[in-house]
Amino acid sequence: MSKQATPLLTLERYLPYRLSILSNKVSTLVAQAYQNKFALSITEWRIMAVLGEYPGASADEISAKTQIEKSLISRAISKLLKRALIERQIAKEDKRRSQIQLSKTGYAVYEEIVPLSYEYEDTLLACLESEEQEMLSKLIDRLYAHAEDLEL
Amino acid sequence: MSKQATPLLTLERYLPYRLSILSNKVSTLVAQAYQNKFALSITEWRIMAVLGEYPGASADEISAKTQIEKSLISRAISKLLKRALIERQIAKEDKRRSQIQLSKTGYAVYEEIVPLSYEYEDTLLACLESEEQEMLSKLIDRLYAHAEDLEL
DNA sequence: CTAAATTAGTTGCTATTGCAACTAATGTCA
DNA sequence: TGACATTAGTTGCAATAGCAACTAATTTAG
Repeated sequence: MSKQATPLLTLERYLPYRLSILSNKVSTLVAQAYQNKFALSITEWRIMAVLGEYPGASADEISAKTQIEKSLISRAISKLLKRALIERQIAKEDKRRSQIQLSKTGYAVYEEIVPLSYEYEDTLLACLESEEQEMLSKLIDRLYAHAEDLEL
Repeated sequence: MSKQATPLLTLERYLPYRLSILSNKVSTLVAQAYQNKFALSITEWRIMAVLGEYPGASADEISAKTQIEKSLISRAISKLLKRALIERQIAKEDKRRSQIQLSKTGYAVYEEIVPLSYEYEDTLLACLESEEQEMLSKLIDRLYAHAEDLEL
């Protein structure tokens, strides 16, 4: 007569769960900061961040870089255009593709946010030694690469 | 004349961003698995997971344990009741509070999912050595504890 | 060269989220 | 005791997400 062990799952120790609540917490914190100070959503800010690095990027390129659905990108771009934080023209070589850059105002905002973002990152990571930060960074990269070609 | 460095933010190297896309990837993977095999959302499964550990928990307690908004909990509970995976009665000492347990069917499903969940976790973490897994776990805990009492 | 397939971007629709208002029950304190 | 505050849970509503259909432009193959 074998004793059947009761299967049990402790959510607090389950990694996918903990990863999700940590990420959620961090996102909410950062989102509130951007929202309060610049009236920008995370999506909007990420678009601007990509454009700071890659001026002239297309909506599709932005979608690829940010990993945000192209419909969300499209709507966020509309908002940013209305607020004149970005500018857009159609590419001459391919009239489907758009070329987007930060406007002058947009770039000014960008320049203001970038150092603040680094500050937030530092504040978040302040609880870890610098070797631990690097370790975390590497573990995240490896996990992500692994998760990408996975099916459950 | 000091040269002004151009501020730049590389999204791919920004921790809050990477954390969020990793978590998103993992959640999506796991969610699809539960959805395909048991027609359960992550929220629904988490509720059942809490009830497996704490039979008789109230909606509020479930909300606290899962960190899921109480309105979402309320709606998910309705669905689980309709599918008869859980049972609910009102507490005698406090008629506002409900006491919820897995039904017999619910418990059977629970027993089926728990080992599968551990399997998923193992699969996800297969790319890390066991010391690395522990390291990751500790780093996540510390980061979360730190983020909890933070304002940006 | 032209029909079919692909690609960029927009829009429509539905489901999910999350805040806030609300109801009912309980607790507090003068 | 009785007004006021608090708590558990539900529901309404507005914002967001994400899939899929659609238009227009371009590419590919026969």
